[in-house]
Amino acid sequence: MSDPNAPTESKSARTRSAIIDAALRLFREKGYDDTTMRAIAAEAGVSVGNAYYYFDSKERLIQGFYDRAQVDHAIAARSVLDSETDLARRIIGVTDAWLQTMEPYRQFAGKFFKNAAEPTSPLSPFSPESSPARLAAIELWREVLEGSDTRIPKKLRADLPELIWLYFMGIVLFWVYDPTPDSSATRKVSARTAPLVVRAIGLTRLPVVGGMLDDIVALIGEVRQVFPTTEETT
Amino acid sequence: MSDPNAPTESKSARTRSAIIDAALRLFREKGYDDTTMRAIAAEAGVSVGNAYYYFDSKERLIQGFYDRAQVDHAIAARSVLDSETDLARRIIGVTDAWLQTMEPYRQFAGKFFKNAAEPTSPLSPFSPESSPARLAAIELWREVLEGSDTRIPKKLRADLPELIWLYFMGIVLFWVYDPTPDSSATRKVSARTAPLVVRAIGLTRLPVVGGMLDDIVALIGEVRQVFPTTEETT
DNA sequence: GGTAGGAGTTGAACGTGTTCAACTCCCTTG
DNA sequence: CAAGGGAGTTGAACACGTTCAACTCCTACC
Repeated sequence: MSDPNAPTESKSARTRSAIIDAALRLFREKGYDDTTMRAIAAEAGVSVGNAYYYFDSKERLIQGFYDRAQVDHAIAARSVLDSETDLARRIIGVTDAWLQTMEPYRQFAGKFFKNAAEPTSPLSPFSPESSPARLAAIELWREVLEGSDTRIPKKLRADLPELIWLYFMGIVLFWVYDPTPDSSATRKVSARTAPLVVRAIGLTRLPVVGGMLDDIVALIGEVRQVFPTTEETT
Repeated sequence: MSDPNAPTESKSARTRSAIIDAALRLFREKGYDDTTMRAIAAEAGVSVGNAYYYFDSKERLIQGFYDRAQVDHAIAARSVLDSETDLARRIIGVTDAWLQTMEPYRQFAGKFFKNAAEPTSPLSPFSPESSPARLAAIELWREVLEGSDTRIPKKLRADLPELIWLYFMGIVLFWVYDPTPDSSATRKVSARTAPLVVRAIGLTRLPVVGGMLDDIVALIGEVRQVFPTTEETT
Protein backbone atom coordinates (compact mmCIF):
# COMPACT_ATOMS: atom_id res chain seq x y z
CA MET A 1 0.00 0.00 0.00
CA SER A 2 2.92 2.30 0.69
CA ASP A 3 5.80 0.29 -0.71
CA PRO A 4 6.40 1.42 -4.26
CA ASN A 5 9.59 -0.57 -4.83
CA ALA A 6 8.16 -3.94 -3.91
CA PRO A 7 8.72 -6.28 -6.88
CA THR A 8 5.17 -7.54 -6.37
CA GLU A 9 3.74 -4.35 -7.82
CA SER A 10 5.78 -4.31 -10.99
CA LYS A 11 3.99 -7.27 -12.49
CA SER A 12 0.56 -5.71 -12.16
CA ALA A 13 1.96 -2.34 -13.19
CA ARG A 14 3.26 -3.94 -16.36
CA THR A 15 -0.12 -5.45 -17.13
CA ARG A 16 -1.68 -2.10 -16.50
CA SER A 17 0.48 -0.20 -18.93
CA ALA A 18 0.28 -3.00 -21.48
CA ILE A 19 -3.46 -2.37 -21.52
CA ILE A 20 -3.04 1.37 -21.96
CA ASP A 21 -0.48 0.81 -24.71
CA ALA A 22 -2.81 -1.50 -26.56
CA ALA A 23 -5.75 0.83 -26.10
CA LEU A 24 -3.98 3.94 -27.35
CA ARG A 25 -2.52 2.07 -30.31
CA LEU A 26 -5.96 0.86 -31.34
CA PHE A 27 -7.63 4.21 -30.67
CA ARG A 28 -5.11 5.85 -32.96
CA GLU A 29 -5.53 3.24 -35.69
CA LYS A 30 -9.26 2.69 -35.68
CA GLY A 31 -10.75 5.45 -33.58
CA TYR A 32 -12.40 5.22 -30.19
CA ASP A 33 -15.79 3.80 -31.12
CA ASP A 34 -14.43 1.17 -33.49
CA THR A 35 -12.11 -0.17 -30.84
CA THR A 36 -13.77 -2.79 -28.66
CA MET A 37 -12.76 -3.74 -25.17
CA ARG A 38 -12.38 -7.30 -26.47
CA ALA A 39 -9.89 -6.09 -29.04
CA ILE A 40 -7.96 -4.10 -26.46
CA ALA A 41 -7.81 -7.07 -24.12
CA ALA A 42 -6.69 -9.38 -26.92
CA GLU A 43 -4.03 -6.92 -28.07
CA ALA A 44 -2.75 -6.58 -24.53
CA GLY A 45 -2.82 -10.33 -24.05
CA VAL A 46 -5.26 -10.36 -21.16
CA SER A 47 -8.89 -11.27 -20.69
CA VAL A 48 -11.70 -8.76 -20.91
CA GLY A 49 -12.51 -9.14 -17.26
CA ASN A 50 -8.92 -8.46 -16.38
CA ALA A 51 -8.91 -5.19 -18.26
CA TYR A 52 -11.87 -4.20 -16.09
CA TYR A 53 -9.92 -5.13 -13.02
CA TYR A 54 -7.52 -2.32 -13.83
CA PHE A 55 -9.86 0.19 -15.45
CA ASP A 56 -13.39 0.90 -14.32
CA SER A 57 -14.57 1.52 -17.84
CA LYS A 58 -13.52 2.13 -21.40
CA GLU A 59 -13.63 5.86 -20.71
CA ARG A 60 -11.11 5.49 -17.95
CA LEU A 61 -8.55 4.41 -20.48
CA ILE A 62 -8.66 7.94 -21.76
CA GLN A 63 -7.25 9.16 -18.49
CA GLY A 64 -4.08 7.31 -19.42
CA PHE A 65 -4.08 9.26 -22.64
CA TYR A 66 -4.50 12.49 -20.68
CA ASP A 67 -1.54 11.83 -18.48
CA ARG A 68 0.77 10.94 -21.33
CA ALA A 69 -0.39 13.88 -23.39
CA GLN A 70 0.37 16.19 -20.50
CA VAL A 71 3.92 14.82 -20.20
CA ASP A 72 4.52 14.91 -23.96
CA HIS A 73 3.24 18.45 -24.15
CA ALA A 74 5.57 19.63 -21.41
CA ILE A 75 8.49 18.09 -23.31
CA ALA A 76 7.43 19.53 -26.65
CA ALA A 77 7.02 22.97 -25.10
CA ARG A 78 10.52 22.98 -23.62
CA SER A 79 12.40 24.53 -26.52
CA VAL A 80 10.01 27.47 -26.82
CA LEU A 81 10.07 28.05 -23.08
CA ASP A 82 13.85 28.12 -23.07
CA SER A 83 14.42 30.34 -26.09
CA GLU A 84 11.54 32.79 -26.48
CA THR A 85 10.90 35.77 -24.20
CA ASP A 86 8.05 37.58 -25.94
CA LEU A 87 4.88 36.62 -24.10
CA ALA A 88 2.58 36.39 -27.10
CA ARG A 89 5.08 34.25 -28.96
CA ARG A 90 5.51 32.04 -25.90
CA ILE A 91 1.78 31.46 -25.72
CA ILE A 92 1.56 30.72 -29.43
CA GLY A 93 4.59 28.45 -29.30
CA VAL A 94 3.33 26.40 -26.38
CA THR A 95 -0.06 26.10 -28.05
CA ASP A 96 1.60 24.91 -31.25
CA ALA A 97 3.51 22.34 -29.25
CA TRP A 98 0.19 21.03 -27.97
CA LEU A 99 -1.27 20.84 -31.44
CA GLN A 100 1.71 18.86 -32.68
CA THR A 101 1.57 16.50 -29.73
CA MET A 102 -2.10 15.85 -30.34
CA GLU A 103 -1.99 15.45 -34.09
CA PRO A 104 -1.96 11.63 -34.10
CA TYR A 105 -5.05 11.56 -31.91
CA ARG A 106 -6.92 14.19 -33.81
CA GLN A 107 -9.61 11.88 -35.13
CA PHE A 108 -10.73 10.69 -31.75
CA ALA A 109 -10.22 14.02 -30.05
CA GLY A 110 -13.93 14.67 -30.35
CA LYS A 111 -14.80 11.53 -28.46
CA PHE A 112 -12.27 12.25 -25.80
CA PHE A 113 -13.67 15.72 -25.37
CA LYS A 114 -17.20 14.44 -25.26
CA ASN A 115 -16.28 12.30 -22.31
CA ALA A 116 -14.41 15.10 -20.66
CA ALA A 117 -17.39 17.37 -20.98
CA GLU A 118 -19.67 15.42 -18.71
CA PRO A 119 -19.38 17.05 -15.31
CA THR A 120 -19.95 13.89 -13.31
CA SER A 121 -17.27 12.08 -15.27
CA PRO A 122 -13.89 11.66 -13.61
CA LEU A 123 -12.48 12.66 -16.97
CA SER A 124 -13.74 16.19 -16.70
CA PRO A 125 -10.77 18.54 -16.55
CA PHE A 126 -12.34 19.98 -13.42
CA SER A 127 -12.79 16.69 -11.60
CA PRO A 128 -10.70 15.71 -8.56
CA GLU A 129 -9.31 12.75 -10.55
CA SER A 130 -7.90 15.16 -13.11
CA SER A 131 -6.45 17.45 -10.47
CA PRO A 132 -2.84 16.36 -10.89
CA ALA A 133 -2.89 16.76 -14.67
CA ARG A 134 -4.71 20.06 -14.37
CA LEU A 135 -2.34 21.48 -11.79
CA ALA A 136 0.65 20.37 -13.86
CA ALA A 137 -0.85 22.13 -16.86
CA ILE A 138 -1.45 25.33 -14.90
CA GLU A 139 2.12 25.13 -13.69
CA LEU A 140 3.26 25.02 -17.32
CA TRP A 141 1.36 28.20 -18.06
CA ARG A 142 2.83 29.84 -15.01
CA GLU A 143 6.23 29.20 -16.54
CA VAL A 144 5.06 30.66 -19.82
CA LEU A 145 4.20 33.86 -17.94
CA GLU A 146 7.19 34.04 -15.65
CA GLY A 147 9.76 33.39 -18.32
CA SER A 148 8.49 36.26 -20.42
CA ASP A 149 9.62 39.87 -20.42
CA THR A 150 6.08 41.12 -19.80
CA ARG A 151 5.49 42.43 -16.31
CA ILE A 152 2.33 41.06 -14.76
CA PRO A 153 0.29 43.46 -12.62
CA LYS A 154 0.27 42.45 -8.95
CA LYS A 155 -3.48 41.99 -8.83
CA LEU A 156 -3.30 39.34 -11.50
CA ARG A 157 -0.20 37.50 -10.52
CA ALA A 158 -1.89 34.82 -8.45
CA ASP A 159 -4.77 34.02 -10.77
CA LEU A 160 -3.35 34.64 -14.21
CA PRO A 161 -1.81 31.22 -14.82
CA GLU A 162 -5.18 29.62 -14.20
CA LEU A 163 -6.92 32.19 -16.37
CA ILE A 164 -4.47 31.61 -19.21
CA TRP A 165 -5.06 27.89 -18.82
CA LEU A 166 -8.78 28.59 -19.16
CA TYR A 167 -8.08 30.63 -22.28
CA PHE A 168 -6.08 27.67 -23.54
CA MET A 169 -8.99 25.33 -22.77
CA GLY A 170 -11.00 27.62 -25.02
CA ILE A 171 -8.45 27.12 -27.78
CA VAL A 172 -8.64 23.38 -27.25
CA LEU A 173 -12.40 23.56 -27.47
CA PHE A 174 -12.07 25.41 -30.73
CA TRP A 175 -9.59 22.84 -31.98
CA VAL A 176 -12.01 20.06 -31.27
CA TYR A 177 -14.57 21.75 -33.49
CA ASP A 178 -12.02 22.86 -36.09
CA PRO A 179 -12.99 21.27 -39.43
CA THR A 180 -9.74 22.15 -41.24
CA PRO A 181 -7.64 19.02 -41.82
CA ASP A 182 -4.36 20.53 -40.66
CA SER A 183 -5.77 22.50 -37.72
CA SER A 184 -4.88 25.67 -39.57
CA ALA A 185 -7.95 27.50 -38.30
CA THR A 186 -6.95 26.77 -34.72
CA ARG A 187 -3.42 27.95 -35.39
CA LYS A 188 -4.78 31.14 -36.85
CA VAL A 189 -7.06 31.80 -33.91
CA SER A 190 -4.21 31.13 -31.53
CA ALA A 191 -1.86 33.47 -33.42
CA ARG A 192 -4.49 36.20 -33.48
CA THR A 193 -5.82 35.96 -29.95
CA ALA A 194 -2.55 35.57 -28.07
CA PRO A 195 -1.48 39.19 -28.76
CA LEU A 196 -4.96 40.28 -27.66
CA VAL A 197 -4.52 38.44 -24.40
CA VAL A 198 -1.23 40.20 -23.82
CA ARG A 199 -2.79 43.55 -24.63
CA ALA A 200 -5.68 42.80 -22.30
CA ILE A 201 -3.23 42.15 -19.49
CA GLY A 202 -1.78 45.57 -20.14
CA LEU A 203 -5.20 47.20 -20.15
CA THR A 204 -5.66 45.92 -16.65
CA ARG A 205 -3.65 48.94 -15.50
CA LEU A 206 -6.33 51.37 -16.71
CA PRO A 207 -8.48 52.44 -13.76
CA VAL A 208 -11.82 51.61 -15.41
CA VAL A 209 -10.68 48.19 -16.51
CA GLY A 210 -8.91 47.59 -13.24
CA GLY A 211 -12.16 48.21 -11.38
CA MET A 212 -13.88 45.53 -13.39
CA LEU A 213 -10.97 43.24 -12.80
CA ASP A 214 -11.33 43.54 -9.06
CA ASP A 215 -14.89 42.33 -9.39
CA ILE A 216 -13.86 39.43 -11.55
CA VAL A 217 -11.06 38.36 -9.23
CA ALA A 218 -13.42 38.54 -6.26
CA LEU A 219 -16.00 36.48 -8.12
CA ILE A 220 -13.42 33.86 -9.04
CA GLY A 221 -12.50 33.58 -5.40
CA GLU A 222 -16.10 33.00 -4.39
CA VAL A 223 -16.72 30.53 -7.16
CA ARG A 224 -13.70 28.54 -6.13
CA GLN A 225 -15.35 27.99 -2.76
CA VAL A 226 -18.24 26.20 -4.39
CA PHE A 227 -16.14 23.51 -6.01
CA PRO A 228 -14.51 20.66 -4.09
CA THR A 229 -11.11 21.05 -5.70
CA THR A 230 -8.77 19.27 -3.30
CA GLU A 231 -6.46 22.25 -3.30
CA GLU A 232 -6.92 23.53 0.21
CA THR A 233 -4.19 22.12 2.42
CA THR A 234 -5.30 24.13 5.46
CA MET B 1 -44.02 16.73 -48.55
CA SER B 2 -45.38 20.26 -48.68
CA ASP B 3 -48.90 19.77 -47.41
CA PRO B 4 -48.94 20.34 -43.69
CA ASN B 5 -52.71 20.10 -43.27
CA ALA B 6 -53.09 16.73 -44.91
CA PRO B 7 -54.74 14.40 -42.40
CA THR B 8 -52.28 11.70 -43.47
CA GLU B 9 -49.46 13.37 -41.63
CA SER B 10 -51.19 13.80 -38.34
CA LYS B 11 -51.19 10.11 -37.48
CA SER B 12 -47.45 9.74 -37.78
CA ALA B 13 -46.93 13.11 -36.18
CA ARG B 14 -48.98 11.93 -33.22
CA THR B 15 -46.86 8.80 -32.89
CA ARG B 16 -43.77 10.94 -33.09
CA SER B 17 -44.73 13.26 -30.29
CA ALA B 18 -46.07 10.38 -28.22
CA ILE B 19 -42.54 9.01 -28.28
CA ILE B 20 -41.00 12.32 -27.29
CA ASP B 21 -43.54 12.73 -24.51
CA ALA B 22 -42.78 9.28 -23.17
CA ALA B 23 -39.05 9.84 -23.44
CA LEU B 24 -39.02 13.19 -21.66
CA ARG B 25 -41.30 11.88 -18.92
CA LEU B 26 -39.01 8.95 -18.28
CA PHE B 27 -35.85 11.03 -18.54
CA ARG B 28 -37.24 13.35 -15.90
CA GLU B 29 -38.29 10.50 -13.62
CA LYS B 30 -35.36 8.14 -13.91
CA GLY B 31 -32.61 10.04 -15.67
CA TYR B 32 -31.22 9.54 -19.14
CA ASP B 33 -29.08 6.47 -18.62
CA ASP B 34 -31.64 4.57 -16.60
CA THR B 35 -34.26 5.03 -19.26
CA THR B 36 -34.10 2.31 -21.89
CA MET B 37 -35.35 2.55 -25.42
CA ARG B 38 -37.51 -0.47 -24.66
CA ALA B 39 -39.12 1.42 -21.79
CA ILE B 40 -39.69 4.49 -23.92
CA ALA B 41 -41.26 2.41 -26.67
CA ALA B 42 -43.49 0.60 -24.19
CA GLU B 43 -44.53 3.85 -22.52
CA ALA B 44 -45.38 5.34 -25.90
CA GLY B 45 -47.24 2.19 -26.92
CA VAL B 46 -45.08 1.40 -29.93
CA SER B 47 -42.40 -1.13 -30.74
CA VAL B 48 -38.70 -0.49 -30.31
CA GLY B 49 -38.12 -0.65 -34.03
CA ASN B 50 -40.82 1.90 -34.58
CA ALA B 51 -39.19 4.36 -32.23
CA TYR B 52 -36.11 4.02 -34.40
CA TYR B 53 -38.18 4.73 -37.46
CA TYR B 54 -38.82 8.22 -36.09
CA PHE B 55 -35.57 8.86 -34.27
CA ASP B 56 -32.14 7.82 -35.50
CA SER B 57 -30.93 7.19 -31.99
CA LYS B 58 -31.61 7.71 -28.34
CA GLU B 59 -29.58 10.89 -28.45
CA ARG B 60 -31.83 12.30 -31.11
CA LEU B 61 -34.66 12.30 -28.63
CA ILE B 62 -32.77 15.02 -26.84
CA GLN B 63 -33.22 17.26 -29.83
CA GLY B 64 -36.93 17.17 -29.08
CA PHE B 65 -36.06 18.32 -25.60
CA TYR B 66 -33.98 21.12 -27.06
CA ASP B 67 -36.78 22.41 -29.21
CA ARG B 68 -39.32 22.40 -26.42
CA ALA B 69 -36.90 24.00 -24.01
CA GLN B 70 -36.27 26.77 -26.50
CA VAL B 71 -39.99 27.46 -26.85
CA ASP B 72 -40.62 27.28 -23.11
CA HIS B 73 -37.73 29.60 -22.45
CA ALA B 74 -39.03 32.18 -24.88
CA ILE B 75 -42.40 32.09 -23.10
CA ALA B 76 -40.89 32.28 -19.64
CA ALA B 77 -38.71 35.21 -20.69
CA ARG B 78 -41.68 37.21 -22.01
CA SER B 79 -42.60 39.05 -18.83
CA VAL B 80 -39.06 40.28 -18.21
CA LEU B 81 -38.67 41.36 -21.80
CA ASP B 82 -41.90 43.34 -21.65
CA SER B 83 -41.37 45.07 -18.33
CA GLU B 84 -37.67 45.63 -17.69
CA THR B 85 -35.50 48.18 -19.52
CA ASP B 86 -32.20 48.00 -17.67
CA LEU B 87 -29.88 45.85 -19.76
CA ALA B 88 -28.15 44.05 -16.93
CA ARG B 89 -31.46 43.22 -15.30
CA ARG B 90 -32.84 42.02 -18.63
CA ILE B 91 -29.91 39.66 -19.05
CA ILE B 92 -30.25 38.38 -15.50
CA GLY B 93 -34.00 37.99 -15.83
CA VAL B 94 -33.84 36.05 -19.07
CA THR B 95 -31.14 33.84 -17.61
CA ASP B 96 -33.30 33.20 -14.55
CA ALA B 97 -36.18 32.28 -16.81
CA TRP B 98 -33.95 29.67 -18.43
CA LEU B 99 -32.92 28.25 -15.07
CA GLN B 100 -36.54 27.91 -14.03
CA THR B 101 -37.50 26.26 -17.29
CA MET B 102 -34.69 23.75 -16.95
CA GLU B 103 -35.12 22.96 -13.27
CA PRO B 104 -37.11 19.72 -13.82
CA TYR B 105 -34.41 18.40 -16.12
CA ARG B 106 -31.52 19.40 -13.95
CA GLN B 107 -30.42 15.88 -13.09
CA PHE B 108 -29.95 14.80 -16.64
CA ALA B 109 -28.61 18.12 -17.85
CA GLY B 110 -25.11 16.75 -17.59
CA LYS B 111 -25.87 13.89 -19.93
CA PHE B 112 -27.56 16.15 -22.35
CA PHE B 113 -24.60 18.47 -22.34
CA LYS B 114 -22.20 15.59 -22.77
CA ASN B 115 -23.95 14.69 -25.96
CA ALA B 116 -24.08 18.24 -27.10
CA ALA B 117 -20.38 18.62 -26.58
CA GLU B 118 -19.32 16.14 -29.19
CA PRO B 119 -18.62 18.17 -32.31
CA THR B 120 -19.66 15.50 -34.77
CA SER B 121 -22.97 15.04 -32.99
CA PRO B 122 -26.01 16.66 -34.55
CA LEU B 123 -26.85 17.73 -31.02
CA SER B 124 -23.96 20.14 -30.83
CA PRO B 125 -25.32 23.67 -30.50
CA PHE B 126 -23.13 24.56 -33.46
CA SER B 127 -24.33 21.80 -35.75
CA PRO B 128 -26.50 22.47 -38.79
CA GLU B 129 -29.27 20.38 -37.21
CA SER B 130 -29.36 22.77 -34.26
CA SER B 131 -29.34 25.81 -36.48
CA PRO B 132 -33.03 26.67 -36.08
CA ALA B 133 -32.92 26.44 -32.30
CA ARG B 134 -29.67 28.36 -32.18
CA LEU B 135 -30.90 31.14 -34.43
CA ALA B 136 -34.09 31.41 -32.42
CA ALA B 137 -32.03 31.71 -29.26
CA ILE B 138 -29.81 34.39 -30.76
CA GLU B 139 -32.95 36.23 -31.82
CA LEU B 140 -34.13 36.17 -28.22
CA TRP B 141 -30.90 37.80 -27.09
CA ARG B 142 -31.20 40.38 -29.81
CA GLU B 143 -34.52 41.34 -28.26
CA VAL B 144 -32.89 41.51 -24.85
CA LEU B 145 -30.46 44.05 -26.27
CA GLU B 146 -32.84 46.06 -28.38
CA GLY B 147 -35.49 46.43 -25.72
CA SER B 148 -33.02 47.92 -23.28
CA ASP B 149 -32.16 51.57 -22.72
CA THR B 150 -28.45 50.93 -23.30
CA ARG B 151 -27.16 52.24 -26.58
CA ILE B 152 -25.07 49.69 -28.44
CA PRO B 153 -22.01 51.01 -30.29
CA LYS B 154 -22.36 50.70 -34.06
CA LYS B 155 -19.38 48.39 -34.40
CA LEU B 156 -20.97 45.85 -32.16
CA ARG B 157 -24.55 46.02 -33.27
CA ALA B 158 -24.36 43.18 -35.78
CA ASP B 159 -22.39 40.71 -33.71
CA LEU B 160 -23.42 41.45 -30.17
CA PRO B 161 -26.51 39.22 -29.98
CA GLU B 162 -24.41 36.25 -30.96
CA LEU B 163 -21.68 37.24 -28.52
CA ILE B 164 -24.20 37.56 -25.71
CA TRP B 165 -25.56 34.17 -26.66
CA LEU B 166 -22.02 32.82 -26.37
CA TYR B 167 -21.72 34.44 -22.96
CA PHE B 168 -24.99 32.77 -22.06
CA MET B 169 -23.65 29.42 -23.29
CA GLY B 170 -20.84 30.00 -20.83
CA ILE B 171 -23.40 30.46 -18.06
CA VAL B 172 -25.12 27.27 -19.14
CA LEU B 173 -21.79 25.48 -19.05
CA PHE B 174 -21.27 26.75 -15.54
CA TRP B 175 -24.76 25.63 -14.57
CA VAL B 176 -24.06 22.14 -15.81
CA TYR B 177 -21.10 21.98 -13.45
CA ASP B 178 -22.83 23.81 -10.62
CA PRO B 179 -22.95 21.49 -7.60
CA THR B 180 -25.37 23.60 -5.56
CA PRO B 181 -28.78 21.94 -5.35
CA ASP B 182 -30.78 25.06 -6.14
CA SER B 183 -28.44 26.44 -8.82
CA SER B 184 -27.68 29.32 -6.48
CA ALA B 185 -24.05 29.49 -7.60
CA THR B 186 -25.15 29.92 -11.20
CA ARG B 187 -27.61 32.61 -10.22
CA LYS B 188 -24.88 34.42 -8.36
CA VAL B 189 -22.46 34.24 -11.26
CA SER B 190 -25.18 35.47 -13.58
CA ALA B 191 -26.06 38.37 -11.30
CA ARG B 192 -22.42 39.34 -10.92
CA THR B 193 -21.25 38.99 -14.50
CA ALA B 194 -24.19 40.59 -16.29
CA PRO B 195 -23.30 44.10 -15.05
CA LEU B 196 -19.72 43.45 -16.11
CA VAL B 197 -20.89 42.56 -19.58
CA VAL B 198 -22.80 45.83 -19.76
CA ARG B 199 -19.79 47.76 -18.52
CA ALA B 200 -17.59 45.98 -21.05
CA ILE B 201 -19.93 47.08 -23.82
CA GLY B 202 -19.45 50.63 -22.63
CA LEU B 203 -15.69 50.27 -22.52
CA THR B 204 -15.81 49.48 -26.18
CA ARG B 205 -15.95 53.23 -26.79
CA LEU B 206 -12.47 53.74 -25.36
CA PRO B 207 -9.96 53.98 -28.20
CA VAL B 208 -7.57 51.34 -26.81
CA VAL B 209 -10.34 48.85 -26.20
CA GLY B 210 -12.03 49.73 -29.44
CA GLY B 211 -8.85 48.88 -31.32
CA MET B 212 -8.81 45.43 -29.79
CA LEU B 213 -12.46 45.05 -30.59
CA ASP B 214 -11.84 45.68 -34.27
CA ASP B 215 -9.40 42.79 -34.26
CA ILE B 216 -11.86 40.53 -32.50
CA VAL B 217 -14.71 41.39 -34.84
CA ALA B 218 -12.46 40.79 -37.85
CA LEU B 219 -11.38 37.44 -36.41
CA ILE B 220 -14.96 36.40 -35.79
CA GLY B 221 -15.73 37.17 -39.41
CA GLU B 222 -12.88 34.99 -40.61
CA VAL B 223 -13.73 32.17 -38.27
CA ARG B 224 -17.30 32.17 -39.47
CA GLN B 225 -16.02 31.35 -42.95
CA VAL B 226 -14.53 28.13 -41.70
CA PHE B 227 -17.76 26.68 -40.41
CA PRO B 228 -20.53 25.38 -42.65
CA THR B 229 -23.32 27.22 -40.90
CA THR B 230 -26.16 27.30 -43.41
CA GLU B 231 -26.68 30.98 -42.73
CA GLU B 232 -25.59 32.55 -45.98
CA THR B 233 -28.59 33.25 -48.15
CA THR B 234 -26.43 34.92 -50.82
C1' DG C 1 -63.13 -3.66 -56.95
C1' DG C 2 -58.40 -4.87 -57.56
C1' DT C 3 -53.72 -4.16 -57.21
C1' DA C 4 -49.11 -2.02 -56.89
C1' DG C 5 -46.21 0.28 -53.84
C1' DG C 6 -44.81 3.09 -50.31
C1' DA C 7 -45.26 4.41 -45.42
C1' DG C 8 -45.51 2.59 -41.00
C1' DT C 9 -44.65 -1.22 -37.76
C1' DT C 10 -42.81 -5.38 -35.67
C1' DG C 11 -39.69 -8.19 -32.64
C1' DA C 12 -35.94 -11.23 -33.01
C1' DA C 13 -31.02 -10.91 -33.53
C1' DC C 14 -26.46 -8.63 -33.30
C1' DG C 15 -22.48 -6.35 -31.21
C1' DT C 16 -21.03 -3.80 -27.47
C1' DG C 17 -19.66 -2.30 -22.60
C1' DT C 18 -19.90 -4.21 -18.28
C1' DT C 19 -20.49 -7.61 -14.33
C1' DC C 20 -19.64 -11.60 -11.60
C1' DA C 21 -19.04 -16.11 -9.56
C1' DA C 22 -15.50 -18.98 -9.88
C1' DC C 23 -10.80 -20.06 -10.39
C1' DT C 24 -5.54 -19.84 -10.09
C1' DC C 25 -1.47 -18.05 -8.08
C1' DC C 26 1.57 -16.87 -4.69
C1' DC C 27 2.73 -14.98 -0.35
C1' DT C 28 2.19 -15.16 4.67
C1' DT C 29 1.66 -17.40 8.97
C1' DG C 30 1.59 -21.29 12.23
C1' DC D 1 4.76 -28.33 5.04
C1' DA D 2 -0.26 -27.12 5.35
C1' DA D 3 -3.71 -23.87 5.57
C1' DG D 4 -5.42 -19.52 4.74
C1' DG D 5 -6.36 -15.61 2.15
C1' DG D 6 -5.87 -11.91 -0.80
C1' DA D 7 -4.46 -10.25 -5.36
C1' DG D 8 -4.95 -11.26 -10.02
C1' DT D 9 -7.41 -13.53 -13.81
C1' DT D 10 -10.99 -15.79 -16.51
C1' DG D 11 -14.91 -16.06 -19.89
C1' DA D 12 -19.70 -16.79 -19.91
C1' DA D 13 -23.76 -14.06 -19.09
C1' DC D 14 -26.42 -9.75 -18.97
C1' DA D 15 -28.59 -5.44 -20.45
C1' DC D 16 -28.60 -2.19 -23.53
C1' DG D 17 -28.63 0.54 -28.15
C1' DT D 18 -29.26 -0.48 -32.68
C1' DT D 19 -30.39 -3.01 -37.16
C1' DC D 20 -33.09 -5.50 -40.41
C1' DA D 21 -35.92 -8.65 -43.08
C1' DA D 22 -40.44 -9.32 -42.96
C1' DC D 23 -44.97 -7.88 -42.27
C1' DT D 24 -49.37 -4.88 -42.26
C1' DC D 25 -51.81 -1.11 -43.52
C1' DC D 26 -53.32 2.57 -46.37
C1' DT D 27 -53.51 5.31 -50.45
C1' DA D 28 -53.59 6.14 -55.40
C1' DC D 29 -54.50 4.70 -59.72
C1' DC D 30 -56.70 1.78 -63.36
